[in-house]
Parts: sequence; C-alpha cells; structure tokens
Amino acid sequence: MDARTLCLAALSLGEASGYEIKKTLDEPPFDHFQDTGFGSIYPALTRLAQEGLVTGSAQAQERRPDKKVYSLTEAGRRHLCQSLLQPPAPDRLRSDFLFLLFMSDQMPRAHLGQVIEQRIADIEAKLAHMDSCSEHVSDRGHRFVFELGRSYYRFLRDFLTRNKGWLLSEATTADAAGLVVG
Amino acid sequence: MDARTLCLAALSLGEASGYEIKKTLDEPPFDHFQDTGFGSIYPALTRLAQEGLVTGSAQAQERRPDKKVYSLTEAGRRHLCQSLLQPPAPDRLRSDFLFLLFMSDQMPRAHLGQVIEQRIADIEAKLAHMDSCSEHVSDRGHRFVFELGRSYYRFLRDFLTRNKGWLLSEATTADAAGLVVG
DNA sequence: CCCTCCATGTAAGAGGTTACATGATTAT
DNA sequence: ATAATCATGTAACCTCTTACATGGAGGG
Repeated sequence: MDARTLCLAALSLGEASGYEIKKTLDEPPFDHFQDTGFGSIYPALTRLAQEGLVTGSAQAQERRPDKKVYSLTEAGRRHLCQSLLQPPAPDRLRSDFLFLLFMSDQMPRAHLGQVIEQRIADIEAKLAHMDSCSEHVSDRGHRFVFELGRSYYRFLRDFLTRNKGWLLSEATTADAAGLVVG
Repeated sequence: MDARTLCLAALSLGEASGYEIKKTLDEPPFDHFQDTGFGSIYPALTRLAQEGLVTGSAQAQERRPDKKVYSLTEAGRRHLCQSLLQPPAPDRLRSDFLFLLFMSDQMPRAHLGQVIEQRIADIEAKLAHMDSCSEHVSDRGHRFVFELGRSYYRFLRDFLTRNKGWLLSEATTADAAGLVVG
C-alpha cells in the first residue's frame, strides 16, 4: 500500500488531521508494516481530497496553527474496501542491520558487537513501549498484528542474545551447529 | 543500503555480470534484507564503473549475448568497508499482508482465509527452497543471516497456523487471551 | 535556554519501478 | 507450442525523502 491507501486506512478509524495521521502511523501496530513521513502524507491528503475520497475542513484553533481535519467520503470508503480485495504485494524488508551481519567478516569485531548490543537495546525499548500501548488495542485485526509484532520483536531479541557469541567469536572455524535456532 | 552498495557487496564475493548479481541478490540469505531489480542494478553498475569503484569488461559468448563481467577495484573495496562503519538506518518493512490482517474486520472472512492460507503455503515453499540452499552457505555472517531468516519464517508460519482460527472466528467478542503468542 | 510538541506545507532531487526493446537457447 | 533462462539496457514515470520555511506554547 502506498501513502494514499494508508491515509484512507487511518481515516477509517475516525477523522483526523495530517499531523494526527502521522502520529497514528508511527504507533504500534500501524508501524509494524509501514513507515511514512509528513512529506508523503500531506501531498497524499491533498490528492485524495481532489479525487473526492476524503473531505477536509480547516478549523481555527486558539494559540495554534489552523488544523485541517479530514474524513472519509463514501467513495473513499468504497475505494479502501476494494483495495483490500487486491492480492497483496510481497512483503519487502530493507535492513541495513542484517546487511551488516551478512558482511560481518569484513567488520571490526568491536564495532559489530556495538551494533548488535545497540539493536538489542532498541528492541527492548520497543517492547517496553508496546507494553504501555497494549491496553488501547481493542480491534481484532489490530490486536492480531500487535501481538504478531510483539512476538517478532521478542523472537529477534532472543535470537540475537543467544547467538551473538557465535557470530563474534574469534575462532576461524564456527560450526553452524553452534547456532541455537530454537 | 542502496542498489550501488548491494552491487559492491555482491561483487565482494567474486566477479560477476549484472545478471549474475541479480541472481545472487534473489537467493537466501541475500534476499532476506533487500529486493533489487534489473532496473536498479544495471544503472548502478554503470555509475560504479564511472566512479572507478568497479571495472567491467565485455566478454563474447557462444550462442549468448555478450556478458559484462564486473569486479571490485581497490577503491571499491575501501568504499564498501567504509560504508559498513556507518550506523545502520532503521529497518523498514512494507507489508501489504500485515496491512490486510490489520484491516481484517473490513474484509470478507472467506477472502481473508484464502490470503492467510496462501501466505502459509508461500512460507512453506520458501522454507523448502532454503533447505536445498543450506549446504552452500559457508561464510559465518551468511550463515547467521540465513538461520535468522529461516527461524523467522518458521516463527511466522507457526504464528499464523496457531492463530488464524482466532482471527477468522465469527464470534463478535474475541478475547485477546485466545492468542497463542509463544 | 533549548528541546519537544503542535501544525502545515513546498520544492528539489534521489531513487526505484515498470514497461519497452531484442533475441537465441533450452526444457517441458 | 510454450515457458523459462540467459543477457543487457533505456526511458518514462512515480514515489518518496530531505531540506527548507514558519512560529507559538510549554516543560526541563
């Protein structure tokens, strides 16, 4: 899905401004399958409004810049439902981190160790943040993706913690059997 | 990493043509963290050659189009090693599949079921293919990413298999406790 | 005093995708 | 027959990223 479809999906949960959509997309479980910036959202909303899939109205605020609150039109809701019937494109992951692990024999061991520890800490922080969000996830699909994401982060943390020693060891021969794949 | 860095990484394993690089990038464990097409690879190689990071020579072949075999220059190897010292950008996943699961209350149950079964079958096929590749993965970093990917696919397959019933059930109330998160 | 939050947008550029163009060989 | 493999590339397009532009409120 592109930025436009994501905006439609966010608005299907209720009317919102571009800024609020961005906040929603940045939180779990939305953030598990996409990563969208202001530079995509604002133009997407403008175009969706032109196409009649959303309507927006500027609202004056006290001591704040004006806010443009958008909501789905009937056409927008139909368009969103239709896009859900398309066969999903294959998942695509872009991971510098896995690239570094892949190339680890070309890297100084100390730096590699730092990168892995940093990643484990990042995952830990993510999990902590998810704990604080967990109560607010009520919809069934949202809960499913939320728990899938949480389980994935736990899996990744455990895999890295268990096997970092194997990757970082100085021995020239590293038997694949040493990897604990669970 | 962009297409240029990926080409450098592929060539660090030995000289290759654009076509051969594409094949390498499409196989595990390379395919676990990127997804690069001909339309990115050929222009990337042209530019890398202009920058002196790779050298290419056309080789005539019998009954085949000419082949341009590229190899890393010293400058190219240095450039690659330097790029490994940069802090890695955050991982980014784009998943239509998770988007569909997220929106599953807007979807016909039958279609949702099909999408999930298809995904499980795809993962099963991927795992079978990885089994047939496993012996050829010798480098330590390659093995690490390979096993991480394999474990991830198994995790995803198991999560979907265990919990699809929970997502697909007709009951209006679906207790989060019903999810088996392992 | 500085940072983060609120709030919107544009403009330029980088990067990637898709379709097109070509064509013999080999396997089913 | 038909599809896949081998083999390279270009051009148009689309999308996204990044930087810029603006500015008050409130917390540390």
